[in-house]
Amino acid sequence: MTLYEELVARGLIAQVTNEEEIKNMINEGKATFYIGFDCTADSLTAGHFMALTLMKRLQLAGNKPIALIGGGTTMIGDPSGRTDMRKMLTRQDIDHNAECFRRQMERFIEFGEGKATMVNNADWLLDLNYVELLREVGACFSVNNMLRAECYKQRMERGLSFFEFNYMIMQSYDFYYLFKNYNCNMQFGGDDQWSNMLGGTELIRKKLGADAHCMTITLLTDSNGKKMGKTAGNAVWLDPEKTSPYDFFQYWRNVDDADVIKCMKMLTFIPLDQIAEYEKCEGSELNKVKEVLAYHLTEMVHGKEEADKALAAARSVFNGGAAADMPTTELSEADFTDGSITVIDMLVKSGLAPSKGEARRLIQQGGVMLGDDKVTDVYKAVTADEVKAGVILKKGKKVFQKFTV
RNA sequence: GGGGGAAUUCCCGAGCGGCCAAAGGGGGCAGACUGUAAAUCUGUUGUCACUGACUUCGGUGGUCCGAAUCCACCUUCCCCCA
Repeated sequence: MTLYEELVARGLIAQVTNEEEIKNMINEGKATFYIGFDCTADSLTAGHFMALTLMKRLQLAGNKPIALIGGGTTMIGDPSGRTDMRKMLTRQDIDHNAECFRRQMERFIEFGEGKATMVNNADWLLDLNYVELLREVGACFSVNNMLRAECYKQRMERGLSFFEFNYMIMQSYDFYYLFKNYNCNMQFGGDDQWSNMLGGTELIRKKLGADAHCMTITLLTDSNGKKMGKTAGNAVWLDPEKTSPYDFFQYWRNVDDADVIKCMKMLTFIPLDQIAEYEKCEGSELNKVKEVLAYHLTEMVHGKEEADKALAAARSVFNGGAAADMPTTELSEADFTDGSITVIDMLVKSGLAPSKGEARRLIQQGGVMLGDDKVTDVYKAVTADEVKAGVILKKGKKVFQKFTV
């Protein structure tokens, strides 16, 4: 199976500019391609992860990846598909985020001589001169066409500032710049980037009379059509400080039945014929497949050791037992009043509940377990000795916390 | 530049000067049922010292016994005309 066939079989390809040429190019390892990452936060997310795995797949086939960190484009912020303007970040924040991105990417992709290249578009975008840019690049864009772009559709209803409108130009300029200076002949990105990417190929054609290509990756959505990689509006981060390996594992462990195989195809490197075997599973058997998915992804992102820990913790915890690697909260002597601490305080202290009111409610609704016993008394307290002997607090069925002094 | 409209809790969105911690929906959380899934049903969803008190309705002042609601100014956004 060729690389291109595999990408198709995994459901990764959404749109391409010229299928035949792209197919040959990447199958033969002739592509130098880039993917841009705007550093809007201080950690990559599960969404970026898919793009990184794609880079890896292409790299393994001999293609040359360029990871572009959007230190310059983040100064503007991509309005594609959004209903409101992004928060404007300061130069300092962006630089910090870019640095975080760089460190995380280095874990997945090999950079260096003859391998992958990393660039930051701040290096060329921030020095552009307005009038020169308008003359050199602006003349190549038709506002009429830009306004028709799908990615601005929502914004045409609620308002799009000129500031953000320029994002497409910046991204197009990136491609043009990389084409000229790095022989970059192809761009990859999420499917929501399609119009921005086409802007680049147009620019290259107009300025240089050359053909460049684009290919978009299917957005990872769940069976309801919502973007995956988010819980309650919060991203699933790759930074273990922001999303612990255990929580990361649990996120994938809990995906919808309908989405397991899709996630496995798109995100993991598990061979397709093996995935085909998993696909035969039905009903509750799928539950085991989720464990495989969660383990694989955790291993890729956090390493084998963390993946083993997360798996062990999850297994023991859901079988009613305690686990050494369970999320733990450390209490200090100061947390105890007269030698004991209330369950409410423990819930808040551990972050299981955001406020005492919510902690109280949880107990009242029967959602809190102390060891194997349901907590029924709102004023229930635990002594320091009991905590030292090892106490496990459960919120609902899936959230556990161990306590030590 | 001229004219009109809007800003409400996580989001959308209702809100007569007191009966407003603020309808309804979405989302979240918990309970039941399950397979750590989905669907469904139920409860809940500002904070705390929780039969009570306190802080919230873009910002700042003001009117009033009393303001999310009225007035002034400011900020931001939308729409129409140029």
